[in-house]
Amino acid sequence: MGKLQVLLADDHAIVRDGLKQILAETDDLSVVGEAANGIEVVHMVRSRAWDLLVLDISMPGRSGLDLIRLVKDEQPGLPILVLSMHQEEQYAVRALHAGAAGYVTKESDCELLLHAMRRVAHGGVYVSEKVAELMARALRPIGTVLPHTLLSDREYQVFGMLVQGHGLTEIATELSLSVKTISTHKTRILQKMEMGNLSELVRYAIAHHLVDPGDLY
Amino acid sequence: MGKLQVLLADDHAIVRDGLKQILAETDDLSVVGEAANGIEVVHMVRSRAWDLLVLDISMPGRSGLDLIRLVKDEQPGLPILVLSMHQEEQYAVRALHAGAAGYVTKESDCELLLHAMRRVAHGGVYVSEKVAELMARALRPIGTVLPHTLLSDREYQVFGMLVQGHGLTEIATELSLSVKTISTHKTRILQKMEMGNLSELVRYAIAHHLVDPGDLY
DNA sequence: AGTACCTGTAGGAAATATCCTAATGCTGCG
DNA sequence: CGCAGCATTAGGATATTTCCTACAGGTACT
Repeated sequence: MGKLQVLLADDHAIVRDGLKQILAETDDLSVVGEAANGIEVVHMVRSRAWDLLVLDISMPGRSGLDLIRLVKDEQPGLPILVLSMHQEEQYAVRALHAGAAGYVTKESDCELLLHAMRRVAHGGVYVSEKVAELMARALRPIGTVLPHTLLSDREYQVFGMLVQGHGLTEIATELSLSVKTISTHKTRILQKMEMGNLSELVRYAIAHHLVDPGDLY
Repeated sequence: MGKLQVLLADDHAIVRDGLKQILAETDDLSVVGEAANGIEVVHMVRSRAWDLLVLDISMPGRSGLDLIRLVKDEQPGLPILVLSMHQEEQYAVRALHAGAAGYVTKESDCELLLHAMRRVAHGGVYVSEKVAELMARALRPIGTVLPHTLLSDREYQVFGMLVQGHGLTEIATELSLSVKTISTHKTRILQKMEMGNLSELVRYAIAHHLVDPGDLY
């Protein structure tokens, strides 16, 4: 009777099936609905009341983080536990910021998962120690200021050239500056944008239409 | 006890647990061993005889494709079913080429998975229609060859790591190779893809959904 | 059975980029 | 005014990456 009504959202049917089996063994949790993509999640969330949403943020379609925000927007009271295959805890912090109440990777064993589910379903929060540490460090409102607006003029200029594919030496020549200078700018850019490498910078630039994706076909 | 002895290799404990539950419900399949990484797979394969190896090729460490070859090298008779989370069917073709007897994505439902497992375990081959179609197309290149399909396995692997933002030294360490080797691969990748820098590579990868654009907000 | 090409692997030398540090000038604020 | 803080600029020492070259094993075509 008092079973918690769980909505399971994961694009991997096998993972869903497996989880259903696992939850079927418990006496307090029951999978009442499933969703294989973001659109279904939204539908299901609207269709009835749930005690818990277990969400795989690597689902196709819209960004998983957007989805969290969307769901939270509609049902602020619905607890969300993120189940991710990314070991990169980078996502954890972002997910929690976006409104999730817990974050578990698929590397975890199912004991841990069940523990996290119960906790989150009862209004609690679940984060692993590793993630907690990361949060403490990265506590910053993301949705408010877009990082690239923090760049100074020079930095923004260099940023643009970098994501376009120019090397430091090239940029230095172009701007009649020392390579060291450009390197310093690059370091500051990465720092301000909280990124670690050029690849992320390029992806960011594309996501924000700051660079022509090019006709690479 | 004619149950088929299955070795389950997947780095996600939750996925393994789920699959075990599912197989426990059948009367002809039983999970007798598990492996969470490539090294364990090799150990387990050597330790005893198996009827089937279910392998997640996105496992960390050695390339999944290499692992297939390695296992096939030791136990040519052991059927391998690849269970992948990559929707990119790029891997399917490569996996089958490397010696796998079947390829199932985690998007499949468990009926399909069981069917594939039985088939492969009994010496058969399983490919989904989608994969079959891709194979047909891959075998018969029609004028429009996407440049990244020209990459060798190793090159493709390095390509993936590069666009994900890993540096050469990092990749070299990860793969236990010389940095020079990785550098050579990178040079060849850029050459084959007719590109001049990492930025273009990243843009290409995003355009072709070969990399997670990431939730960079 | 030969040869030509591709793949995977590196070494040494050279180019490029980073790390740490710091000087200069500018701007805003008490 | 004076100082704190950011922007812009580099130097020296280091680290990383590239360039050019090479060699061995495989495949494929002749």
